[in-house]
Amino acid sequence: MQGVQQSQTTGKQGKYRHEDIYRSISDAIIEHRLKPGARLREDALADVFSISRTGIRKILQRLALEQLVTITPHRGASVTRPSADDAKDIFDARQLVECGLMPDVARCMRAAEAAELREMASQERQALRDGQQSTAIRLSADFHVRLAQLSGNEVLADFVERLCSRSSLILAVYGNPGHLGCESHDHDELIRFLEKGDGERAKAFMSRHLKTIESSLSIVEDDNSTPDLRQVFGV
Amino acid sequence: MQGVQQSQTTGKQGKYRHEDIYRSISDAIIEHRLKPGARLREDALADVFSISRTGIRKILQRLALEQLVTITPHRGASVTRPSADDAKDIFDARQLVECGLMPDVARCMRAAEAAELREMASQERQALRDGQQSTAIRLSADFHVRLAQLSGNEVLADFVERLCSRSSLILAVYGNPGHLGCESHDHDELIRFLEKGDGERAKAFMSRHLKTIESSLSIVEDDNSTPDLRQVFGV
DNA sequence: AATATTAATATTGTATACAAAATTGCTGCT
DNA sequence: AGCAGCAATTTTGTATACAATATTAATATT
Repeated sequence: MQGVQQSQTTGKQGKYRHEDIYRSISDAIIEHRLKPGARLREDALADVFSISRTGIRKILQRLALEQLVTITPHRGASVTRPSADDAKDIFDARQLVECGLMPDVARCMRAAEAAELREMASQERQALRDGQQSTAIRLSADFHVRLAQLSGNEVLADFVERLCSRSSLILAVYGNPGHLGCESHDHDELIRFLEKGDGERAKAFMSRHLKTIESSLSIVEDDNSTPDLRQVFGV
Repeated sequence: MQGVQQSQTTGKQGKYRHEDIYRSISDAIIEHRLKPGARLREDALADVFSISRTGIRKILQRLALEQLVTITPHRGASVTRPSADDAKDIFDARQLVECGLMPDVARCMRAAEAAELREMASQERQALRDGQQSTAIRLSADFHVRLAQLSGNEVLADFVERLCSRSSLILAVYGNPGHLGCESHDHDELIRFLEKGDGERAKAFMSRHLKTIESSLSIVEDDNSTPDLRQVFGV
């Protein structure tokens, strides 16, 4: 809702509109304001953002390529519901990449960057205190992404961004209420290791951190759209 | 050309057409039949594939998101010319991911998979012997992708696929003629390590393998479109 | 003769209109 | 009353038409 207002009131005509709308939808999904399974009708979206369906389709295509939404032919778009396998693969990927990046980050880390990260961690804690769960979830993802960016490798940073977005979906489906992904406490401790340039310890810490998040999930291979019924009733 | 014929003659109407066309263009880029910098006019492509511009645009969007083509506003699409920084980041990413995957691959490897990989390596050698450079380039990329798939992690396998596609572009820009990316000889030796289940040795070998490819490039930050002139003449 | 301004052309960006497909609700038949 | 077939509605898929913008060429002026 906020995003909508923003892009309508600011008189951005043309070039940046699409990017704004993309962010609005993307944020809504990452912040769990749009939950997995939610349908995203083209007409409705076009209406809300006062844009034609052509533009919305382009944006949905992009979101689909990033696996945040799923497009079923003749059925339309909906927020992706990650499978248990997806969850495992994504967290394994994060283990490999985010941990592997820690030594580089520790090497590139300067005082300014450490301060920036601390500020982010602080905002995250604040959001949690204020009960703004949605915001906290996104800030937590932002922290991990910013960390990856500090490695200096844009390609891997982009990949981590995608993984974090999808992790947010996983949390929405398999997460336990009240128990968010990251303990912001953890983030502060991680910054200390990085600041000291201790890449190896940061790596180990990140590994535990991710394992903690993953093991906090209750991954029960529950609902698939249709083949469900056959299994549920013993037919 | 072949791809075009294929999708025109087979009476695939509707759903699979787009995927076919996507592959045709994608292959043409990866195989260097479309070189970096080549313009991809929407009208021309729509004409060639006898489809409307709408469909072509969708495909170009996708290719742009995968960084195989670059879309400049009001200027259109062209095959991406990776920068030297891109090249570095991509090969660093491959080091991290592909090497990190080797232990998993070694663990999952069965006789059937080893045979399949050997067959691919053999085809690659054959293509090289026959002077079919384009085919060899793609087969080499295919080998690396298949390897990643054997790890069982789809997410990372997809990422490796993207990295390999972009690596092909890098080879087109910075590669020395006659000196292709992978020595197919290398691939066979790698399979042996994997077959023995020696993940660590495979990892080390892959690392050397990728380093060899990267160091075979002549990365000279040559041509940027416009700011060139100022630097060339000592103004 | 050189440059600046303007017009023409080519190409992309956007919206709308039409066609195809699938789901949903209704009606009639058993 | 229940099921099957059919029609109507909803929603996506595709193409075409129009508008905006950038590039190129030509002309006029200094």
